[in-house]
Amino acid sequence: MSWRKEERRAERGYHHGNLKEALLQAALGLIAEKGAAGFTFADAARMAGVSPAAPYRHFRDRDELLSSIAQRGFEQFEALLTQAWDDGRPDTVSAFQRLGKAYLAFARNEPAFYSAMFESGLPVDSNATLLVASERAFAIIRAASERLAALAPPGVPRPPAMMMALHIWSMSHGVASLFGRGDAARRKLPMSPEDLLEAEVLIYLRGLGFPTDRRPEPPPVPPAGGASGPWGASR
Amino acid sequence: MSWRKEERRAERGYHHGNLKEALLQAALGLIAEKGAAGFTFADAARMAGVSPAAPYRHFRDRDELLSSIAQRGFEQFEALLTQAWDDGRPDTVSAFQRLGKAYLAFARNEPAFYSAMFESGLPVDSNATLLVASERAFAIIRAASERLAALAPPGVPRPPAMMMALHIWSMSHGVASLFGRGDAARRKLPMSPEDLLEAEVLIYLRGLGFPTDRRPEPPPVPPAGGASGPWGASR
DNA sequence: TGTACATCAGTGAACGCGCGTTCACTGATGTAC
DNA sequence: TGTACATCAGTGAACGCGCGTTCACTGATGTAC
Repeated sequence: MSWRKEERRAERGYHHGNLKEALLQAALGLIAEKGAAGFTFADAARMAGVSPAAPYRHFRDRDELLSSIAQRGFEQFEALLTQAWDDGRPDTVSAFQRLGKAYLAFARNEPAFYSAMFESGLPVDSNATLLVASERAFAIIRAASERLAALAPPGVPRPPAMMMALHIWSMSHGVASLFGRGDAARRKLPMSPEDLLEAEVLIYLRGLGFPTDRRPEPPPVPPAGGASGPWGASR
Repeated sequence: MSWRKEERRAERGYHHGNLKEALLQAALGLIAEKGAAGFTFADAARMAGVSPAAPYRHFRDRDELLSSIAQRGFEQFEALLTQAWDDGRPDTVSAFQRLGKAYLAFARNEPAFYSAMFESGLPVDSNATLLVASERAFAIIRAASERLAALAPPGVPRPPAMMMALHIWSMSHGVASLFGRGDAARRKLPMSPEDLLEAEVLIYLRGLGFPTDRRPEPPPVPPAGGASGPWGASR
């Protein structure tokens, strides 16, 4: 492939033109291949067809590149979740399920972003803008939970939306990181991660007293009358 | 600390006596400190006070050491879960909750093992005995789910135990890996990971139609009569 | 009980390697006049 | 429209470092007789 490098070099001339972007893409590829741990500043440079010193014009060090990726990942993640949620259309519960599917789809289709975001070991609060990006993504789940909580049937205590959101997030993340990645040597499952998560969320919602009748199924569970939530009084 | 090394060396003489064990312990310490990715064969040797060539008497390479750790981790994990489950005493639901707590306790108290087991990126099926150890640990959750499923109240369809087990596992793993680790820079929570997971599991179980009345609370939710489970027919 | 010898666990020096980082440099680009 | 100059992005050579791995070796231990 060295001709490739030459060709690139020839094509682009002395200046790369868009090295920052190229480095991000290269790193993304490398992370997807070898995991967030096994990617190297020098490797990224090599892949972008540029000398090992060049990246220093754009990133202070490896960590800054990595957290740029994580940040961009959170932004794309947020966009995807926003789109999936679609402001709760056509109905809150099914939009909620789409959210879960979108979560898994992201983990599956963008394993490199997902690693950088959740498994790279970089401290979330090292970088303020990274933290913000991460919070904005979570805010979508939070907002969806809020909307869903507000729909609690009469007689059912309204669950704290924050807690719901954390529950949904942990289910999604759990399924995604245990079963939802492309990498060959994964645990075998009797069903797809998507179905697994969908069932999990539906059972959970039913446990909160929500009717989960949009599924092609027999009569919905009648809301449990008057019992308070299992985490204590609602607020 | 070089006197320490000398002292050790003086104490033990030419032969270490228990180097294999010492290397495992050293690696465990290093992983806890810097994560599974940032631990080094040479580092482990140094920490055990031994030349960098010595570890090769006991492990083919870094990966073999790492997977030994993962294996041992799964064994301890299994032991802990078995103890927590305590064969379903005093009652199935509370034993089930203890299982969840034990899961989190393990992730919190043994972050190095947990990393090696779930985040080290070593293919689960690379090593047959590792795979077995991992499956034996999961089998505890599976067995507990089986027992719980068998207790489904009359009129409630019996949920597939395998699916239940996978759901519980994903919740536990999700909470543990998002919120349950010691490492300083973690996300802030309005409640403890333990409480978060406990509530999550309880709501889930209620969603399956189980009474969750062992909590200090008002009247239990009456089992939802006759509705089939949200994942379709029971089997 | 003592001696000879085989086996084993750890030594220490050496190697090649790739990484991160620095440095003075140079080619390209844009802008002021 | 052309020229001089400042700025900028990338070069390539060099460095020190620590890692993984190998090798012939040697000190310690155990065992046969």
